[in-house]
Amino acid sequence: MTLMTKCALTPFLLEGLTDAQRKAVVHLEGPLLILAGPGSGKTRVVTHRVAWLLNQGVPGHQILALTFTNKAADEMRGRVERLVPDHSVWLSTFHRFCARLLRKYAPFVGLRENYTIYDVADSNRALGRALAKLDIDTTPFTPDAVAKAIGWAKNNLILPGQYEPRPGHALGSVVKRVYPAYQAQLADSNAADFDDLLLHVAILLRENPEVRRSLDERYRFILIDEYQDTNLAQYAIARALSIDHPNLAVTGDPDQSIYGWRGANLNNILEFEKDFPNVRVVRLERNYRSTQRILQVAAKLISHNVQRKEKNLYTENGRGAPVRLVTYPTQKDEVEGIASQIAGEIRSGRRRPRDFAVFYRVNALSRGLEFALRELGVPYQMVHGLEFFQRKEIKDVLAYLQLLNNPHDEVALLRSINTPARGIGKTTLGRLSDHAARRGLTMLEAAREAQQIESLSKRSASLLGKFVGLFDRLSAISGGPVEEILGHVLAGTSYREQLSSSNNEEDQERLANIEELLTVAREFDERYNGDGYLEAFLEESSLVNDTDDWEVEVDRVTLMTLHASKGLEFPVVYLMAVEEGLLPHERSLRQENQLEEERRLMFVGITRAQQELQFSMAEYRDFRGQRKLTVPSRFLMELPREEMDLQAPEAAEYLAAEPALSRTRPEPQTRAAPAAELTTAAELAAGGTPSPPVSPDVFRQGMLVLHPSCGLGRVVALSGAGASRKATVDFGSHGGQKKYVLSKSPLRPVKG
DNA sequence: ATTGAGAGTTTTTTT
DNA sequence: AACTCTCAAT
Repeated sequence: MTLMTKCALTPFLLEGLTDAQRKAVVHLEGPLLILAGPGSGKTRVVTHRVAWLLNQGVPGHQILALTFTNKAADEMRGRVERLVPDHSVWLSTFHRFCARLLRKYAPFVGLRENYTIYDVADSNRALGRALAKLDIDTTPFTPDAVAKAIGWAKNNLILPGQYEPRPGHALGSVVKRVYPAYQAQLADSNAADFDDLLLHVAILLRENPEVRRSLDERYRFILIDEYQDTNLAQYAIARALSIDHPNLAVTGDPDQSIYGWRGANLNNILEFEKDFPNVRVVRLERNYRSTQRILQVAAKLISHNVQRKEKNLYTENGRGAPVRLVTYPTQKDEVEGIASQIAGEIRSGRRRPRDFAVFYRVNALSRGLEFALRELGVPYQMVHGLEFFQRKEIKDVLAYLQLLNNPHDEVALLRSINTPARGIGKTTLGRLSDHAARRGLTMLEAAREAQQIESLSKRSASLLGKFVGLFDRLSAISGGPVEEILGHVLAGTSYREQLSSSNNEEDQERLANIEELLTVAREFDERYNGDGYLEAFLEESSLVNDTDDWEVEVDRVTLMTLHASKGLEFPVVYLMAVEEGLLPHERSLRQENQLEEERRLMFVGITRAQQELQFSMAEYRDFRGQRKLTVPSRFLMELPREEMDLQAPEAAEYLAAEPALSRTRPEPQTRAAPAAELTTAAELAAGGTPSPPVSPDVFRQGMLVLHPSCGLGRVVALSGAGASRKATVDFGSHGGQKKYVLSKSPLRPVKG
């Protein structure tokens, strides 16, 4: 029995695994569903499983492991590498896998192998072009809304011809016309947007049985991480590759589904057992990551979701420190508070920078934090901050590369043809475009015969001729290393020259970014071996958009969005700006299921923490240039008080307790109510410091209030007036609803 | 054709 | 606040 002997040879792969984990690792053939709670060693199971398969003699090229983010893919690749140094397992994101597959099968879906992958900005331009050509007026809808609707359709495998709007849905009828035009624009440009990568592959597999069969045969063992985040297109792909060889292993946790907005369909995981009969289900519920208190807080929060499968998370870890909730007066105090706490811990030698992570709901919140950390000299790394490949100067230069690689690419042509400015303006381009359309040429081909286009002035024609000349010169060397091509582009366009001759600080920064791009290209050239540097480089740069790729090894504080935090863990986690409108985000308040997704998002954030966790909020936050009074997140009311420590830094207490004195400090400008009437969440922290009585009339329906013993609640009903005014307050899961005579109660409004 | 001022708009999250 | 778009002046 070869299997037995191999087991004996490879005990290290199973060492230290629990029964459940081991079952998942050694499961060989047939569908496998791993329901893995946070911190349950899922990645360990998946990587060990890959290693196990390899050790069982499965050839590496028959194994396909798919993730959602590059970060997860990198992490997994590294860990598999450590277990089995030289393997040939295909491990990447879904999108990258599809991009790769499409190179080979491009003609099947109406593309050529050198097709361009459009990022969001490119796609928007393409959509703009399509709208312009159709002469469609999308008002009152933003192009953004149209783009989103098209994306939704693609994620749900609805082809341009099949799109049917819901009756009476005005946006839908616009989309019905625009979607085919947009898709035609992409096809003419030999380009695919992100959603196309999935859509094309799904359709390819659906409509070409031989292709499907051969790929099914090729990828016999498939692993999909974060299965709860798959959308219909991804589902179809996974399914199609697992018919003859249904060795599909998926891992996921419905409670960590946070990509509903991208078309993720929770049913894919909830109904996996129905889709694949004879599925083996393994539950990983023991948490190895967090303290009991952190886990309690997470469990309590997520228990408020209705749409979920009950799960029994537990840990043998110690109880740990209480989870902190800190309220700061302003967002500046918040980021400074967090930064100085971190700096203090580092200075005292108790922690290292890499032990910390700060999470926030929206990228915009990172700014202040970065500033505060820099002030204190705390090293940090930001994940997906200002994305390098989205910068104007980078996109400008890359547009040339895109055009060289794919001369049909209209977006690239329009971007590069007059960047830097060379006198080819709107009018000229309009005429060029007309001519191209009439003759069925690409715009580049049209530019090539500019001399013969009557509508063009001599000057315009000659300028276009110059551009074509530049293109041809660059084209002659476009087979070489990317750094070299880039060098020629920069020289030929004098892009670099222009920047370096400028004294503008911004231009200097751009110049530095260009230099950085050259470095990226050089590194790519060194790493890459094979033909078609350019194509591969472009693929990579459009699918991997963070150059400052996040590394665990680097000793820095990590800053990132809650979404980006999935799959990671840190000894100390800060979750900032836990306020209504931000978490839950205001755009998700409409629908209950979106609200639940926000709750899951917070759940994900909480469960990243190993030892310490701090929530924070600011009483005032600047939003679109305006300072606004905040409202604590409703989620805070759903947390178990007994596991928490509510506190405020000195400044907040001071501000709350001594409103008269607070005038000496910079007073927030838009105070909505006299300070004396406000109980700040600082007092909530102070644990019931008596505050001055307030008039019963300040209470309003829906207002957040604080009770010294019951905690935070919300006014659900009011009656009477003056001294006899009564309020019903809902304290959520802790205390339920209680009634008070306001003039005799210790209730205080938390916010105006 | 280009530039710059002023108006108007925006921000959820990722590939 | 920061960014994009529009329109008028150059």
